[in-house]
Order: sequence, then C-alpha cells, then structure tokens
Amino acid sequence: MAAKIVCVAGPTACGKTTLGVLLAKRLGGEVVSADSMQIYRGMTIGTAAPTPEEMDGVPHHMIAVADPAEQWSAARYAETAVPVVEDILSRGKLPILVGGTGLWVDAVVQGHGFAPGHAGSAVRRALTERLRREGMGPLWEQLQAVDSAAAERLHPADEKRVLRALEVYLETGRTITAHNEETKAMPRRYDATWIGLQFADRADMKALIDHRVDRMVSAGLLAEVSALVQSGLPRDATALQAIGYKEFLGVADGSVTEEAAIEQVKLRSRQYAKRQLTWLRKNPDIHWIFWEKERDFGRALQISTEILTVRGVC
RNA sequence: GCCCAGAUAGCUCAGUCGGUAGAGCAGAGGACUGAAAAUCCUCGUGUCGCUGGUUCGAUUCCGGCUCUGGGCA
Repeated sequence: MAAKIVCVAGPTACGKTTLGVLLAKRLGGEVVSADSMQIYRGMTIGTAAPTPEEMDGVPHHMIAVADPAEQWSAARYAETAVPVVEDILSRGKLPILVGGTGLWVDAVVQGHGFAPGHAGSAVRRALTERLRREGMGPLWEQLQAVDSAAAERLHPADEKRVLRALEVYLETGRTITAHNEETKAMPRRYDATWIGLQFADRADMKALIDHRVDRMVSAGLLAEVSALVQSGLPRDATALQAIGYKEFLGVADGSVTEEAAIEQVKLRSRQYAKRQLTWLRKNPDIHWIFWEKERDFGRALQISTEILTVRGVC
C-alpha cells in the first residue's frame, strides 16, 4: 500500500507556497519543494522562494540545497527528494509536495525511473557534436530506424528530445519508447492527493504576475543576479535559464534597460504559466480550486481539508 | 497656412503592375520520462482611415476630407 502524500500544484504566482504552509500547519506536515530553480542557492528573490517568515515555522526541504553551478535534472531531484519524503513519513509527518515543475513532481509521485544518460555524458556530447556537424537529417533517420515510435511522436525540430531518444538507445541498447512504456505500467510510488490552484480569469493571473515581478525588482532582483555573476557563475549555467535571471543578465552588463527587462520577465512568466497549465490539465487526479479575483486562502484551506478528509489523508 | 510622407490583424510592418491581403511579435491550444522557469508543434477575415469618381471590378488609380509624423513659413 503506497503511502499517502499531498501535492499542491498550479501555475506560477497562484499561491502554492502559501497554501502549502497552511496545510502543513493544520495537518502536521512538512513541505518538500519541487521547483527546478528554487533548488539553487542565492536565487531567493527571482524564484519567489519562501522566506523564513513565509515558512512560518514549517520545515521546508529541497530549497537552496544546490550550488547554482551544478546542473540538476528531474532524475537527480527524484533521487534526492524521495529519501526526504521517506524520512518525513518515518517520523509520522505528512509530506506536502509543493512545486511548479510538473515533471519533477511526477518523478517523485509516479516513481518511474529515468533511463540512463545525463547532460555532459560522452554519448550526449558525441550526439551534440554530430548534430552540429551533420545537422538533424542523419540523426533523424537513425531515430526512425531504431525507434520508429519515438520518431512518430517527436518533431525533428525538437532537438533536445531527438538527441535524448538516441542517447537512451546508444547507452542501453533499448529504446526510450520501450523504457517509457515499462515505467508507465509500474505502480505509483505514492498515493497522492492533488490540490490545484488557478485563476478563473486569466487576466487576474496576469495582473498578479505583473505585480509580483515589480515586487521582485524592488526587492533587489538586479543585485541578486549581479551577485551570481560576480561569484563566477558561467552564463550558460542551468540556473541562469531561470526567468528573471536570464533577462536581468542584460541589465547587469548594461546592454538592456531595466524597463525592457521587466516587461520581458512579465511576458515570459505569463507564457511559462500557460505551459504549466497545459501540463497540469492532463492530470485527472487534480482537485482544482479556482480563484475568483482575489486569492482566498481561508476558503482554499477549507476546501483542501475537506478533500483530504474524504481521501483519508487526515 | 503650404509642402512631403504615412493611415492594412491587438502591436510593428510587408503587399496587391486593379481581381477583397500576409509576416514577425502578442494571444490561444497542444506535446513533454536524466537541461522541464528548458525544448518543441499547430492556429492569421481584417469596414486594407472616411467619402466621392474612373472601372465589369478599387484596399490598390484619381479627387476631397479626417487623423498622425516631418519640413517650410
């Protein structure tokens, strides 16, 4: 019997952090963050990572535990986060997975292992080099030959996934398609109750995102980005792919005006929220709570608690 | 007041040697199994400023008007 946990999901700025803390306090839980950027140290402001005040005494895990120069992946995250969840369970507490990175949450809950291979491996480097020299043509033909199902599913322009599919085949001698089918059939690692937050009206979401970006800027986003750069963090670090950071790199070196960067951050955040929603919408397990204009956390907490009661979590 | 240039999709613009128009961006939807705040796919009918004229037919040519830039007074 899989252990019961809670997942709080939703697009950026919808209030996951706040609801997570409220639920943890009411149910005696601990928060496990599933956020591909909050995991890096020194990126508090731009990722809207919870401050000690916001944590309100609730233990939080997997936030600011990695050096920004490292490259984390969903697989590496799951390897680290699952023992954390197990530890919380062993102490009789309720793990509450809070995060905007859908793949990372799923990696913990579903328990599907990732096929071998990682960024920087010899095979990956070789494939990247081949792509650079020969273009996608030959690689695409090879994928069609070894894993026609993947070629069917993928688009040749999605270089990242085409390379990955070939990489799995070269590393293991088996196709990523076979691997995926196998892991999909496996039982879930946890019995998760999903609470989803989102705005009924997208215009309200936009307004809140805009407001939050403005607050980040006045809270010192530029200084945070500058500090990362001055610490010697390479420009191509995964951590600097974070929205807010990559745009403010230009402000730090004077090539972009702050106003232009702010507009860009707002735009990219909005587009990111849309992608998050696309990912989450296909998850039939999510119990959605819709905000009407304002975020009413009292109501959300009550609804969540009712859902969790029905599901026997509390 | 006069001269010149504009006025076309939410925005920036292209184009139609006269046969009712198309890019980028924005927006919407979707994909996603070791970079996922990443990566990628699909979707474009709009009084072509208003109004007369020429024409089988005008967004396109001609006139007038309105507005916006710029120049001259």
